[in-house]
Amino acid sequence: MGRNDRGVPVPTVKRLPLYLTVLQKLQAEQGVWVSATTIARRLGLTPIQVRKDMAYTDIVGLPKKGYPIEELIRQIRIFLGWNRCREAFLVGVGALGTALLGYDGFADKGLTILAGFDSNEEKVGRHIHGKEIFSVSRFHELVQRCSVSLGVLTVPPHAAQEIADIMVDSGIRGIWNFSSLKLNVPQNVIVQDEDISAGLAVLSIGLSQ
Amino acid sequence: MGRNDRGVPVPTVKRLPLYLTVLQKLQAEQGVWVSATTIARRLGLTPIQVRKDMAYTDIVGLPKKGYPIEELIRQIRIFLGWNRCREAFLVGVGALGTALLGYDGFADKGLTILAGFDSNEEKVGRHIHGKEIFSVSRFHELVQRCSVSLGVLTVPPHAAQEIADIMVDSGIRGIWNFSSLKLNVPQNVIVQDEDISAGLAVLSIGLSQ
DNA sequence: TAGATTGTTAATCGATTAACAATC
DNA sequence: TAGATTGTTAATCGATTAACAATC
Repeated sequence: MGRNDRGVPVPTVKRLPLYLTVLQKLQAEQGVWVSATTIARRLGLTPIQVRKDMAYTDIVGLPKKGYPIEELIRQIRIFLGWNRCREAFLVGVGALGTALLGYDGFADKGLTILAGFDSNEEKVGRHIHGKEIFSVSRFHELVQRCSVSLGVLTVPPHAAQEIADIMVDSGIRGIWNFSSLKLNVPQNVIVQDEDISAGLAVLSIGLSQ
Repeated sequence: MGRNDRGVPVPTVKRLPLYLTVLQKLQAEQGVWVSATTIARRLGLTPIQVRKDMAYTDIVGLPKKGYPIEELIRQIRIFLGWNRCREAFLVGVGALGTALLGYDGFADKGLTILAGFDSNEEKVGRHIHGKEIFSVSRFHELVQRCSVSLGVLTVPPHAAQEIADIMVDSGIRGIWNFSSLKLNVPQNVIVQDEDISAGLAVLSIGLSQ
């Protein structure tokens, strides 16, 4: 499993959102301090792993006390860049695209999907969850105008590469790819593949034992 | 990263669906045989890794020729249990639940979501993507009657544990958990967590370099 | 002070990659 | 036969876990 430029292992990065969820709940439930053991128990991890992960976010705990919850939440959010606002366009207003346009959990993670795009002209001009749907032909123009750097790709596999090319040509720097197709993009564009069939595979194998 | 009882590494299991996608396309494009190198190039993997993964599915290739595509597809599907039909109930007919009820990619993976459940009585009795929505209070009864073993959990985090308990009590053996809450379940119940905030974290870190 | 908890350094474990023999 | 490709065994790499010193 790869590492990114900050030298933080990808598995650690993927656990950080879990920590945030647990910490926010612990903050409401109890007090100011939390130990690695408590966090670990809630997530089914080992305390050692939690301490190792925390070390990456540059937060320091206090022997005997643990970590200051509020500070920890703040640090993790800064580390992930979730304290800043990032704007995105979504292409492909099908079932999944519609769900993502309406998902209210992104606000907390610094992500705002400004608008949707679709090649089906019947959808163009409509508003879904309060967000306007534009024609794909206007993607380039609107990316430039709004300085958007992130594209959410929720089109069917057969259209995915074509739309990815449009995203790249328009200056998009990161693509959140829900299309279950492996994309060809220049090295300077970051792609995060999201594919639930991987999860279904693990579940299928588990159930068939 | 853990291993399952068949001794196949989880990362390998997660790659199998990717191989299926590529193989189906290769089958349409060209011929009968495919080499590990060709598969690898399409997915950005190394040929060695592809061969290693293939070995787990008990398929054998032929030196000089490669693997027989059709046979490979068949074997992988059998290995994943996707050749058989598995039936599921979905609880939580919000934006994401609705999208999953309408997703037509599951048929190919042996999964059929028979019906939806919701605690909001206004949704009960309606049909979404041709599937009836029942009250959660009838979950237990219908699981028994239809011998369903898989539950898809798409409720908000605050309701997730409660619904998971209902699923477990009803005899569900596997939970596909989209709630972004860590669930407490007995050891004999398998949980597969699906959480896009992990992916967003990786993307966020990548973009902030 | 004693005890609990952090943080770091070393050991282990497992997946990936490399090397190479086998073979069509 | 020669060359290409598989499959296996060994080496490497990186994440997790263990051990333990530091310290409030």
